[in-house]
Amino acid sequence: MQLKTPVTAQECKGSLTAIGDALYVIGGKWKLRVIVALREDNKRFNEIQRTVEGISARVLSSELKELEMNGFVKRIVHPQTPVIVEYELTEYADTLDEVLDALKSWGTMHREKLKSDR
Amino acid sequence: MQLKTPVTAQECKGSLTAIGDALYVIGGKWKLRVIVALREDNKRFNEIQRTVEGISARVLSSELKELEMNGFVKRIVHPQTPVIVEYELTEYADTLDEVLDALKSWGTMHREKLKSDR
DNA sequence: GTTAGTAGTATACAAAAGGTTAGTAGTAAC
DNA sequence: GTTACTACTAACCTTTTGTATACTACTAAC
Repeated sequence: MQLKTPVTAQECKGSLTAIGDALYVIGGKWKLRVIVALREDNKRFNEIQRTVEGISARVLSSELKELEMNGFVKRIVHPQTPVIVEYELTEYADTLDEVLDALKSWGTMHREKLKSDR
Repeated sequence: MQLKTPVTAQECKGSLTAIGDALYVIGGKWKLRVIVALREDNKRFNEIQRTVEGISARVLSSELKELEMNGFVKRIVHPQTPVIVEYELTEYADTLDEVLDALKSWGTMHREKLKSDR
């Protein structure tokens, strides 16, 4: 009854490790959303907060720090008065395109499915 | 300096909604890992717990309930003595293949990158 | 001079997620 | 009769995540 290609225990363990590694850096409620917001354009702190609905300044601040630490985001300070800070995606963040696109089309499909189920 | 295709605010908002929808049902630390374990084979409770390292019975139990509620998993009870319960992925869970594959290859790549960075 | 915007941080607290331990009830091996 | 396995669940605790409010220090508009 199942047409799936069989998956060996080895492959399964490898997948689990890989997916664990991925979730370790991009897991959580906000990280991918912040990256999506930055894909639109380089963004300033308050702009990001307005784009990513529901995120508080405190959480956004800590998410940006982690994203910077993991090499997804560059923090650029323009030392004017008042200080302006821009956040820009790095090239490494572009390697997430496939993940983001897959997630986006699945999410779109899923929403359609829920709608038609009602 | 940026070669990315420009993304409009509209598209960005759509992506945020879609990704939000996706994370709502498959977000969190364990859901995708449990699905990966089940991709290997239909699994019994303790088998899953052994495969997905680090998950506790309490958490696995609640994750399976949510996965069942959202249509990713079927719970099959064999009313023998002792009772045997099997968990099987539904066809709908197969729609996650792209997401899982993207996440898996990104995770693999990322691990390689971290290794070579040291 | 009051309000709003710039980019956050500090503090305190609440809620959600996850972990630990122990226990059920039955079977079966040693 | 002690241990281990089956599939969980309840109670409790800790950790993580998130929220709310206030505050900095400076600029610019009304």
